[in-house]
Formats: sequence, structure tokens, C-alpha cells
Amino acid sequence: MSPRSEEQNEAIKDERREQILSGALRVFARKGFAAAKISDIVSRSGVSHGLVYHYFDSKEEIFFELLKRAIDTSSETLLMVDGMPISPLEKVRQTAQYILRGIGEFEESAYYFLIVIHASVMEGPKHYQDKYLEASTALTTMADILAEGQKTGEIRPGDTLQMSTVFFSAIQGLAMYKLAMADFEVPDPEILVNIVRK
Amino acid sequence: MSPRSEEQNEAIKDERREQILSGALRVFARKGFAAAKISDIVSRSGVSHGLVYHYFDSKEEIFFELLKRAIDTSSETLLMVDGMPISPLEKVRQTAQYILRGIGEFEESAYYFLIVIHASVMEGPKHYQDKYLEASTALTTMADILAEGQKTGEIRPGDTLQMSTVFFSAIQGLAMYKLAMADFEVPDPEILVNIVRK
DNA sequence: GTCTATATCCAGATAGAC
DNA sequence: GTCTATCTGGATATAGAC
Repeated sequence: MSPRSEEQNEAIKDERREQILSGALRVFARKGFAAAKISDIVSRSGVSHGLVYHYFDSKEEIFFELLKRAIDTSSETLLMVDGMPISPLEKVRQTAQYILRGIGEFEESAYYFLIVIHASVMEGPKHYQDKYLEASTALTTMADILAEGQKTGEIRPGDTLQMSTVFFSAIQGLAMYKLAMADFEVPDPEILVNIVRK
Repeated sequence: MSPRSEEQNEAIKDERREQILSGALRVFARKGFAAAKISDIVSRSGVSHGLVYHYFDSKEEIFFELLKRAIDTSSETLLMVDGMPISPLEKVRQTAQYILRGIGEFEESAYYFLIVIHASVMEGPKHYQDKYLEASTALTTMADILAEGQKTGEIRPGDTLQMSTVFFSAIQGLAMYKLAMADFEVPDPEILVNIVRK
């Protein structure tokens, strides 16, 4: 038997973990936390039942890892756009374009939105909700951008938090339509921009 | 023992059914079909475990009844608005006002939206999806209204089905925010109107 | 019409072989 | 590192008393 190096073992471990998470993403998104069965994840990811529990302590831990990724990614996206040297309206446009492209091109992207929805709306372990609160920073970040845009006159007058909420509501809703309807086509990002544009 | 009349028995049966459905609505909305336990419904509705199965054949039948009500109600609402002798833009405004008021005032209303989401996005019995397809008539009905409005110049140019999809996406998303956030306040309906208004 | 008690099945998690 | 076999709890649904 040829012994494997530490690095090789680490690489294998990472690969298996990702393999499991990738299958679990689809299963959790489509079924929700409680309805998702370990056996579903096993089928999707092609590993054995026992191996899942070798890499994760519980079903809950797998879900939480996915939730973490979903929220971290969306926060980073918004901070990235906010840091660009462009006008407020253009920031809104970039956000809409970026997210909608993701939903259209990668099914994974829509699944991550569903994970957040499950964690936030559905009853479950309390720390899901806690983690979710971090996601609401997106709402206020966008509201701040809109307020700037009101000063420059690019953005409609009105309650910026409400506008921000409608903007993200539409995005979440679109992610769901994408998964619900087979022939769904991603709408023109400009329709989202129209929510706030003067 | 004083015998009860047929009518009284019927009234009791109806009342119990509604009692069960009312509790089940909240449970299914918050947990999804698979995660909802009969014992949850029992706690919420205040009847015994056995009685639930006296009035319904299965958990599935309860869910389906709720789904039916959700979809029938939303179809009727849209047809009602469409039948009003008002301009296309005004029809959009009435729809937004009516639905948002419902979401704001009655928690029940937001729950029904969640029921539809569960049925459409989550994996489950196939006939849920079939039933759900009826709900998509709302999308096309609204698209038709928008097309009329484009002729009269009240509505923005562009793909009307896409605009209709964004409009309803936002509504669905708002229903979720309502249930996810404790301090949620319903936004001004005019923000939704702005999606399509020229 | 309503309840409690129980049968049956299936899921999450563990143990231990290879 | 990976697998199969098994334990154990809990859920749906049923049976039958009141």
C-alpha cells in the first residue's frame, strides 16, 4: 500500500465535503430542512450514509454551513457593488444585473436564495434566525444607497427602506419562480431598476 | 339524551373542519408540508389527534384544501379587479393595494402565500404542481392588463409578462418578509405600481 | 362526535468491519 | 477514508372505547 501524504488526505477531505454540500444544497432548497432526508443527500452526492456523518456532526450542521455561505456571499456582493466608484442608481443597476445573471445562469444561485428563505420564514433551530439577521444588512445598505441617490435626484422620493424591501422581495420572488416554473426566463434587470428610478 | 338535528350536526362538522384548517394553515405555512406534524395541527387547533383523521383522510388532503383556497381566492381577486370599469394602470394599483392591505392586516393572508410557495417550489405530490399551474393565470391576466395599458400609454414599454412576473415576485417576497421579520411594515403600494408605470 | 391507545413504518444517528 | 448493518425515537394512520 502506498501511503498518502497529508496534503492528499486534506484534498480528499475537502473534495468529499464539497461533494456532500453540493448535493445537500439542492435537497435542502427543494425540500426544506426538516423534509430533507439524509438518504436524499446520499443519493444526490453519491457518497454513503455513514460518510456524511463522518464529515458532519448532524443534518443541522450541513444546513447551517450552506446558510452561512448564502448569507456571506450576498453580503460580500452588496459591499463590493457599494464600493464601486459609480453613481447610486448605477449601483442599483449593477446589483440587479449581477444577481439576476446569477439566477439565470446557475441553478445553484437560486438554490441559495431558497436556503435563506427556509431559514428565515420556516420554524427551526433558533440560531438560523440569528444568522439570518445578518442578511438584513443588505436591506439597510441598499436603503443607504437609495438615500444618496435621492440627494442627487436619480432616485424617486419616498421611504428608502420600503423601496429597498420591495427590490429584494422581487429578487427573492424571482428566485422562487425560477425553481417553480420550467420555462422561466429571467426578466430584464431594468424592470427592477424601475422600482427606484426617478 | 337530547338528540341533535341534522342541521346542528352539519354545523358542528363545518365548525370543526374550519377549526382544523385554521390551525393547519399556520403550521403548514411555517413548516412546509413534510415538516408539519399532525401533533402541531392538533396543538394549534385544539382538537384531538383522532378527530383530525375523522374529518380528513390524510395530512395531504388538509394541505390540498388549503392550497385550493389560496389559489381560488387569488384568481377571484384578480378577475374581480380586471372586471372593474377602470383604466389598466388603475387596475394594477387596485391589485397592489388590495393584496398589500391583506398582507398587512391579516396574518392569514401571508400564510396563504406561503402555502402556494411550498406547493410550487418544494418537491411533493405531483398534483400540487398541477393545481399550482392554475395560479399562473394570474401572471398572464396581469400581462394582458399591462398590454392594454401600453396602448393607452399609461404603462412602460417592454415585455409585459416579465413585468407581471416582477410584480408578483415582489408580492410573494413581501409576504415572506412579513413572516420573517417581526417589525415588518407593509410598503406603500405605489412602489409596486412604479414597476410598470410610465 | 370525540377521545386515547397502539400498530407500523421510516428517518437520523451510531458502531464497527474493511 | 469509506462502507454496511443496526439502534432508537418519533411520525402517520388506525382501532376501538365512550
